[in-house]
Amino acid sequence: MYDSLLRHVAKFIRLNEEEQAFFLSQLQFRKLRKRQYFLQEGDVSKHEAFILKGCLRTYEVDENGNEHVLSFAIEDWWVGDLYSFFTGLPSSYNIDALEATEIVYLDHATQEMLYEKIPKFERYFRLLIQNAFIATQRRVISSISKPAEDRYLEFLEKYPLLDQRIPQHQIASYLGITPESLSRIRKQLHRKKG
Amino acid sequence: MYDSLLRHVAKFIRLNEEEQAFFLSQLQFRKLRKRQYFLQEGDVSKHEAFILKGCLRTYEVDENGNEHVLSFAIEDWWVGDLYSFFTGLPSSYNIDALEATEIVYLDHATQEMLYEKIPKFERYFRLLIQNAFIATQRRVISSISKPAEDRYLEFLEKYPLLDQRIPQHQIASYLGITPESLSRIRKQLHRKKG
DNA sequence: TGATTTTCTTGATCTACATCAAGATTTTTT
DNA sequence: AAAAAATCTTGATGTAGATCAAGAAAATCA
Repeated sequence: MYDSLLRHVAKFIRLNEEEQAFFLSQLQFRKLRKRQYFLQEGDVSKHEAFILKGCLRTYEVDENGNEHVLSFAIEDWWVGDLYSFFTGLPSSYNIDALEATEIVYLDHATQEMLYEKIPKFERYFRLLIQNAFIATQRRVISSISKPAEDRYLEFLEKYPLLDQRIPQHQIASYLGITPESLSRIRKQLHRKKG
Repeated sequence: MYDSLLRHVAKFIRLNEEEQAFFLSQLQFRKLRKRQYFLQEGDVSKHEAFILKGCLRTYEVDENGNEHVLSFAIEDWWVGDLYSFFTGLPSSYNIDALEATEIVYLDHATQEMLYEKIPKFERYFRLLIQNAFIATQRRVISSISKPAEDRYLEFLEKYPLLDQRIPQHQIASYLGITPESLSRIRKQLHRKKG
């Protein structure tokens, strides 16, 4: 059960059978249909989720009602609003499903208990956050130093195949440009390649 | 000795006298003069440093030779290139001193040994990285959704007083705009306030 | 203290991407 | 299978911020 999650964990820490079983026993399972919220702005983020199948997006709505996509999460990624999850304060993000999605998730108390009982999990989550932090820093550098076309190419590398899976205007939002601009950038790229 | 560091650690974890002493015994001290490198592109990042006094910047140089500032670090912040530090691969960043600076630092083996000997440190560093990650995500959202003036105001909040301490063109680089644009933005803001 | 380097400002012009508009295509719903 | 909704494309025009240029002010150095 949840093989993909166990394989993911095994990339970072080594668990014995018993620890694996215990970990799995703490997880809850859930299906989300397309467009369903996992977290809604103003609510406190109670869970961190691992995606078994599907795709979620984290986005913020600005004062003009425009959505800005912070990130996508697909199979084998964790999602959630860490800030709200740890502080218990309301989230400013929305997280919803771009496809029918299946997740397993943990609440905060369970995560703390895991750290207590199996300290290796503190390492597991530290490494995950560390990798996410490093990637996010790279994205900052790109956004302050590179034109939209380069950032789109980086998106294609970071999320292979996702380009085919989700609407282009979601990708435009992630890149910080308009759907019209992304459409023109793609036309350009096709012309170059053939 | 190094009171500011002990106070910083105490915000996240509780250490007894012995643990404190042991931790301090593992640190190395160093002064950097203005413009001196802490890390140079192509080298492997061997240390993570805590700033006792002064200011460092992390930046990348693009193919046209332009510098792009990823972050500033002042008193009570940790700096380093986590990616290079953990993978042992050469860094693509430069880190240098914008002022005469005093730091204490740890190498990778020492940090791992600390985690081993005093597991609370795994938590300490997880929480630091987590906070840095959350802040960096906010910066991504700003950079894809807000104009330069708003981003400058956010910089002023995030780094109070730093505006007075370092050259404006460094701040412009951090914001992803030219020094000329920042100069005009500041003129605008002065006009508004009086 | 004077000389040199670095930093900051202002003006003129340019450009990547935004905005507005409208039709075409694809997907979803009934 | 038709209707409705969502998505994508293309054109015309606007604008935030870039680039180029050059002088002023401030900091650093000899």
